[in-house]
Amino acid sequence: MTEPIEFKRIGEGNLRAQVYQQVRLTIQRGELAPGQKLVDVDIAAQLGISRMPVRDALMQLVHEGYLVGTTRGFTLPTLTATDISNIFEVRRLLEPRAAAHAARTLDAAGLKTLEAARQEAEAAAATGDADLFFQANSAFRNCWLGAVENDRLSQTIARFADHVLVVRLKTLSHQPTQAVIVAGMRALYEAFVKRDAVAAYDRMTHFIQNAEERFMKLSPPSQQANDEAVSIRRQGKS
Amino acid sequence: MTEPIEFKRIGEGNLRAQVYQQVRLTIQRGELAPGQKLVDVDIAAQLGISRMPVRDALMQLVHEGYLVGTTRGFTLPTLTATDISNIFEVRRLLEPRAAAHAARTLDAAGLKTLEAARQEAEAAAATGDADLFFQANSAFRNCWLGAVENDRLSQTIARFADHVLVVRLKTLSHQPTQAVIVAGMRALYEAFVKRDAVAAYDRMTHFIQNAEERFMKLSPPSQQANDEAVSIRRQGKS
DNA sequence: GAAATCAAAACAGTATACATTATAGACTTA
DNA sequence: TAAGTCTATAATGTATACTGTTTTGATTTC
Repeated sequence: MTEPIEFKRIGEGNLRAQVYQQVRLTIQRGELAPGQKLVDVDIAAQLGISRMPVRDALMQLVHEGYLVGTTRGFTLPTLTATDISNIFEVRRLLEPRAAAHAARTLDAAGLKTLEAARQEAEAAAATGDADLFFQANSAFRNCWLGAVENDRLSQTIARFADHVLVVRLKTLSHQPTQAVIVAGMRALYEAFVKRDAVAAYDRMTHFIQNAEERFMKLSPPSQQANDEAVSIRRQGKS
Repeated sequence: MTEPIEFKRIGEGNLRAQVYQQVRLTIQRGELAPGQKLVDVDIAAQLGISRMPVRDALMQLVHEGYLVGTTRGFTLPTLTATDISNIFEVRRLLEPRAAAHAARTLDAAGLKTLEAARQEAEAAAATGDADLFFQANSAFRNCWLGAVENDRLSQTIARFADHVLVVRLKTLSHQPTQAVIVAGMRALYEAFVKRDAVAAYDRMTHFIQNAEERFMKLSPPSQQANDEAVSIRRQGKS
């Protein structure tokens, strides 16, 4: 039931940072099955390094909410409906403001990147390429988020968005949802081009509300029963 | 220039958690001098344990922004004026909403605790007891924050508030500032008692704006020049 | 006396070995 | 057959040792 993920050392810096990057990317790309467990010693063996850097990286991901540590390996957290709505609440509070910032600070190069990502998403939605759509979506968000000059704001947003994104991966391949997202990206992009901070604020608000509604509509209401049992152990208040 | 901090093992759970708690409390209480460095091996020796749990705890604190890791031990981060204003921006976005939540969910016991903390702060301000004032302040905040049902929201707030609190420690002993804070606590408390979410929202907004203004007014504008040099190395985007 | 180079110490990073714990699965018993 | 207990094992937690790098300080030379 586990196994076939291949890790390789990427990026720069010390081993911990390399492993961290690699594992986080794997999670973000949805390549980690829900029940799958990550074991430090296995990954270490695969990379030809010792446990400690791997363990450090995994524990960092736990602290950031990307993983939960159990006594039996690290796995993806199983978010309850409440968790999801909590995360969306924080996003509703932060992202409109951040978008307004981006509307002021995005430069020509950034706008070009955004437009490219937007078109790519549109094309992916037309051809039904879920992976490409997902990638374009991430590129779009990373671009405008990178223009936000308040690092703590943008990093907090990125983290929370990642947390729900992992769960939303399947809903993103839903065709009507893709259409809604593409429309939202277009509206946002227009606000950015016009450097209209107010419009960016409003449209981001709308965008997130849409995302949450779509998610709640598509997500199986069955989950909630056994949610508590499965989930969080070592994730405690720390 | 370093040394005299005494650590002892507290709390429960594994060694890492115990060390984490202890060090974080030390930081939160302002018992760590700005230039002081924390070295894993020293703390480990003092506690009679090995480096690794201590190292884990310190790195967790780095990830959470409480410390920065340099090549020469862990120290407090030196926040620039921009950092401070970035943190306050996030707090302005989150805390009013959280206060509104608390106005709905605080129970009688919570209100009692709040009132006690408020009176304690008032007494401390009157007698000029800075430590007691600081404690009462923390108790007040922890209480209403604990009533917020969105854990991710309250934890994010707590973390950012802690970050600036470390820097604000000195401004909190400023008499006029204490008066402003006491007034703000009273206003907030009244909104909580009336279970008036809107009033809580507005008053928290006002409270934070006041706090930021007070800080900017009292903080030395000299710092900004050499800020970049001193600060963040290993704190990178990770 | 000042500047530059070199050496030693201090500390983080990494590796390996040992201890502890919780879970899964088997085995026993009712 | 089902329920409970016990044991073996898998995985984390902790300890110790070693490596590499950076900083500081001392010594030498100009």
